[in-house]
Amino acid sequence: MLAIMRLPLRGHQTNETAMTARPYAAVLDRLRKAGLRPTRQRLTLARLLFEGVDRHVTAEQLHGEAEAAGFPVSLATVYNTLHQFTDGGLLREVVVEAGRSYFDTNTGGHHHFFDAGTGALTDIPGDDIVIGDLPAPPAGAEIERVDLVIRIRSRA
Amino acid sequence: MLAIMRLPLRGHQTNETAMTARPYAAVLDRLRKAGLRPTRQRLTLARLLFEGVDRHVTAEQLHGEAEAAGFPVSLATVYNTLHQFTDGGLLREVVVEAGRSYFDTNTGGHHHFFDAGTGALTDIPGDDIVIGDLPAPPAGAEIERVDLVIRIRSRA
DNA sequence: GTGTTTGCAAAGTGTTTGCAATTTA
DNA sequence: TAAATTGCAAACACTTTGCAAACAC
Repeated sequence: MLAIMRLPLRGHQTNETAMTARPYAAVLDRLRKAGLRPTRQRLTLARLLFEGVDRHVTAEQLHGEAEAAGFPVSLATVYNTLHQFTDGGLLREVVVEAGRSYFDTNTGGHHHFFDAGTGALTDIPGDDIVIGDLPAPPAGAEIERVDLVIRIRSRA
Repeated sequence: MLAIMRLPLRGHQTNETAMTARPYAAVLDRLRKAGLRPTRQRLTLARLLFEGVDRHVTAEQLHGEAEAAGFPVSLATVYNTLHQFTDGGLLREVVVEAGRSYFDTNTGGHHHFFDAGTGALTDIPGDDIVIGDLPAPPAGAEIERVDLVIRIRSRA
């Protein structure tokens, strides 16, 4: 329903390319380091997510991709896996729309453009925006991270 | 379920105070200016929202308050009204959690602390954080607004 | 009167959960 | 074989919608 913009970083490695039989030791290693058993389902999803360029996905979308790639995974497992990857630091959840979760393969500090009209989510490199001193958090709390979203609107 | 933090701004005018029979011409005027007929339901919700200090509410919460105040409004109408108020510039929707919408009576430029553990949402005045030059938006788009959320975690 | 608004109940969306069957180490 | 993982279907929380009755101007 919503189009999630692929990030035009370096090159255009497609997921077809990513899902060929070439070695995927890197992805396997990432799972192990996150303490997750490399099951068929998790490997499928990890390859779809991490073997191409950085991207943003919804659960629904990733579910469709796994199916299209010929390795169907149940939607419940996609949700579970996305959360396990997020807990393991492999993904970052981006909240821009109530009622839909986006997961970002770029876990480094960076920001986003979000167009509510089209649903497109685009990365902004961390050092493209300078944020001054942050105010002290309420007593007893510590800052976990700072999310900055620039909401944009496409001109008709 | 989630506690939405009241903002400790100036004084502590309770909603009980707000719902007494004192004149509410200001609220009535706000509705008219937003092009909304001042129906009983809209007046009830507007008084709950705007006659106290600035605050954040969910639909569910506001629905409960109207009921407690003795002016029940159906939940569907609360949702519709919150969106009409938002469209009319009387409220601002804050997205911090997928699956729940928060509405902020403070429509000026400002930021938020959000504690996902407690659900507490707290305002940060706009000029407490300096944001440097923004990057140019993608071609054909214009910047609508910038949302900055500092995610915090209460120390156990 | 005429168009707007309301409330209800039903439908919708995206997400999570319980649990038996399967898979991994 | 013991523990972790999966898939299904049902349950969930929140939100939106269709439509007849009630209301504002």
